[in-house]
Amino acid sequence: MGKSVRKTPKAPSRSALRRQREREQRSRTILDAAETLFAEKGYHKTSITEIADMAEVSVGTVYFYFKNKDALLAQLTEAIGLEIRRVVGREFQQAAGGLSGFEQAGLSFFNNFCIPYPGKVALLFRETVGQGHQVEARRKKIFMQLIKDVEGALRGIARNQGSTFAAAMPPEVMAVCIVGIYERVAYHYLLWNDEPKKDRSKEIMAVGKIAVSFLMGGVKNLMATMEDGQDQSKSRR
Amino acid sequence: MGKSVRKTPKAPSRSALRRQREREQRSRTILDAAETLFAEKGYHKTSITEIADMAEVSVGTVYFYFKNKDALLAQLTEAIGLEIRRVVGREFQQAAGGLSGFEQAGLSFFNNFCIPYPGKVALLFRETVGQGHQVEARRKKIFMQLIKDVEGALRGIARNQGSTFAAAMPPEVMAVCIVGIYERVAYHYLLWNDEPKKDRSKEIMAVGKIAVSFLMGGVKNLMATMEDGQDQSKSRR
Amino acid sequence: MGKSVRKTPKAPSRSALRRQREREQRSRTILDAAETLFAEKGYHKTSITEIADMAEVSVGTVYFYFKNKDALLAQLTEAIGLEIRRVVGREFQQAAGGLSGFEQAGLSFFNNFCIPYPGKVALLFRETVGQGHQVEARRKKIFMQLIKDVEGALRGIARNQGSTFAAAMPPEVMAVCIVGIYERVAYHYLLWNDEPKKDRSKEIMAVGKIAVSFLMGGVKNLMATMEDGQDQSKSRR
Amino acid sequence: MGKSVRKTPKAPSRSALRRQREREQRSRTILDAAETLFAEKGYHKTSITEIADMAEVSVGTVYFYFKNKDALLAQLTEAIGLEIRRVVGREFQQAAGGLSGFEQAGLSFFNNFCIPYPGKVALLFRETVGQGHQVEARRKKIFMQLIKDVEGALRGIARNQGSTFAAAMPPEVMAVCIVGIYERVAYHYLLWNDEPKKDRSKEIMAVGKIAVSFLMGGVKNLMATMEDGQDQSKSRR
DNA sequence: GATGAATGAGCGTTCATTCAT
DNA sequence: TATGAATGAACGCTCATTCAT
Repeated sequence: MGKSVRKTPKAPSRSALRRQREREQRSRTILDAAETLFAEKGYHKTSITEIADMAEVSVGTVYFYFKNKDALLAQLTEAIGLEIRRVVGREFQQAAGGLSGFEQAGLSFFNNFCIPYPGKVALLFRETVGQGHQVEARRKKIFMQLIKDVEGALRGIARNQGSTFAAAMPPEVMAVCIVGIYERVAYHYLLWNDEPKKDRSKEIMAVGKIAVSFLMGGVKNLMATMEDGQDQSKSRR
Repeated sequence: MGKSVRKTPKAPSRSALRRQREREQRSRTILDAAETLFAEKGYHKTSITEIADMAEVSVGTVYFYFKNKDALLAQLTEAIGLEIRRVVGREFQQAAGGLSGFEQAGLSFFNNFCIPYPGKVALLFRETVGQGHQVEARRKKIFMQLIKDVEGALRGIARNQGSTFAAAMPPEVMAVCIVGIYERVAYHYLLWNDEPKKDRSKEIMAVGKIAVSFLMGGVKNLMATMEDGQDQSKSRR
Repeated sequence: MGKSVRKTPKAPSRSALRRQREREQRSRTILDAAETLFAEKGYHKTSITEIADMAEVSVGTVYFYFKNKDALLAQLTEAIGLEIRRVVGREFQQAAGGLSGFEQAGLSFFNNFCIPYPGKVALLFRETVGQGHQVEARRKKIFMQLIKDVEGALRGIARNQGSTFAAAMPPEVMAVCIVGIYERVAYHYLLWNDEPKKDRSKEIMAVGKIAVSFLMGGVKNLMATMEDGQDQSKSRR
Repeated sequence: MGKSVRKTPKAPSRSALRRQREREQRSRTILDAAETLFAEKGYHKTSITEIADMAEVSVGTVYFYFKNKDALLAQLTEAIGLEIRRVVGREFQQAAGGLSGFEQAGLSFFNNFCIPYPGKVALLFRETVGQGHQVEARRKKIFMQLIKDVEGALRGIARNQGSTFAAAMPPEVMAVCIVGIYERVAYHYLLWNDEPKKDRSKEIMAVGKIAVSFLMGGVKNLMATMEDGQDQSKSRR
């Protein structure tokens, strides 16, 4: 912690900068190796030695950068949480009352998260499940955020349509439902196929579209229900 | 109850029957212990010794009844699959075209499966995830069946309403979405709460109702979309 | 913990008895191997594998009988504590006011503990030192008991001589001194010699006698001091 | 204080001197950190990294000044040996036949070594024990010197009193006894208390006085024994 | 001189599984 | 059938030490 006497409060030297860069490089390499192996073989069946081998470093180096195996998974999970929010979470937040914005965000989940990062999907939805309390807590946090984002978007839509949610129809539950749809559809079509290597982007996009249509139906329906009875037909048109 | 010590008390057939009964008893006891421990501590953190202790048998006995630890989880999972189908699967199958039957089946999932068997929920949705290919295969099979059941129900509804699904709106995807909703809602409200011991039946029932409402909206909406514009109001009534 | 249904509350069967015996045998073998290796190579430099090898069992077996490496040392230390008390502690306790009994107990330490069990001396006075709080606590307990024993004997002697200790001359400190003498003399002449294998019994016995004479001098002197003032000057001259 | 950055500020000899000073400074800082940590956490549980951190240098720097971890402990032990001899050893040597000088030296051990340097006590009497042959050899050397010092003092006293030691009462053994007393009394009252932070100087001084009285008794008694036969009976009464 | 990232041998420990009784 | 002691491969992790910069 305590560094030795600082001689110059100047900018870090070039070599220090390079070091810094190399440090982050290494960290990334290890993280990437871990992500790949966790997604492929599963968290438990992947040993630190394997990760070190794939990252072309020694076991000790892995432990120099990460406190322990759990921390590796933690950082990976955290990063996925960030990524998923970057891609869809904020989009939900900023849907700002528009149904089409909400729809876009949903499609974005499939097109801009699942398709480019199938490994992250496997990690978040499969490998971080059933791994003990610590990991679960992190997973919960990410899901909670996501749900909050979706919920916020739903509230925006309702506000936009000049209605509030009935107490009996809390948007939180709807948000949970929606997140559930995204999760399982991604899982089902991305992770449960017999040729894991085959490119599935086309299929995912198509399926994603359908899933979004489906849930939009649910959303619109509840919206309608909330407004009043006669408006239903209108909102359906 | 008594141990298998008394030799040939009377008719061989009876003793054979008793043996048979005791066998199943033992098997059940072990299975129950495993289910409890897996749900509480997680699959990996539960050792065979712990299971044997809780079931009040020796380690060897566990291995006499079950090939290995995986087989235990397998049988448990299989049983849950059976149970879930018994409770909701067949109900979906037999919804026989009625929207209300479909709705009932959904509610049944929460009321007759999640509430009485929270341990089974934890097992199927948490502990069997991320545990390697074998377990995953079994999980997939169960989900596939469930999805098929839901899908069948959806087709029945469509048939009943005198329409088929458009190619672009395959009921399979809808079924996947619906299963996803059930899964995540159960997980969220049953497994992610800070007081795991507290009775959550009331809350689950309420939340379940909302979730079902939500997905029914999606279903009806897609139905409507498929048929034509004017029928919508009808199907809504 | 929970055993299965007890069929007969009778005496354990012969095979069960044999098992029991074998169990204790194994435990002893492992303990002996550990004691030997700890005394020879030191606690830290001895690996579980080495202990297992010397005891001709597998690593797992060591862990079947002992929770961990620390527990091994713990049990060993505890046993030494028992042994040392058996040999000298109780003798001190039962010295019952006699100076010669006290003297005998001291000689017994060298003749009946150090000489037959040099390994135990190495363990208690060398290998259990500087090994962390847990081990230290156990060491402290044993020393405290020993000191209490010696202290009790001193009080007995004082009582016997019709005098009490002055507040400024607490027998506890004297007891600590005496234990210190025993410890270092044993250490010095048993553990600090260049030919560790050579039989040192003769030397130890002789040296022990001198050490005991020395400390008896201290004891008598303080006793005298306590009795009356005029004797002091005499004994000081 | 300043880092070695300024190049040739003036005369080369001065800079060389400064360098030399800084070198020793660094070495001291590291040594101090090591002593503190070894005494607090124990030798084994202290890592080089921790020492480097506390000394506010890098790991490499520690290895620049010290060949390895063992060398650190070695130098520390050596320094303690020097210190202890400086404080009490030479005092023993120079007691020059006086009983009171001998007594003074004993008190000095508690007052001028134990009280000001409890960390050194922990190191010499606890942390350097049970750490393998090398460390033990150094420990032995220090103890041997100390014992020689005490022995010399004893011989001086005897000489002074106009008598020699009987062959059966070698002063070496007495010296070993005396060192044992000092060691264990310091250990007991300094290291074995439940509030390690509390200032114990008062208690140590008092206890030290008693311990010294005790051993002086032993010494005088043996002296008496050596002088003539008739005195024996007196002192025994 | 000083740095700190990199190493890798070695450790303690776990636990599913086997098998003689 | 039932037992439970025995196994040993495999794991996560530590840390003294090195060396390119």
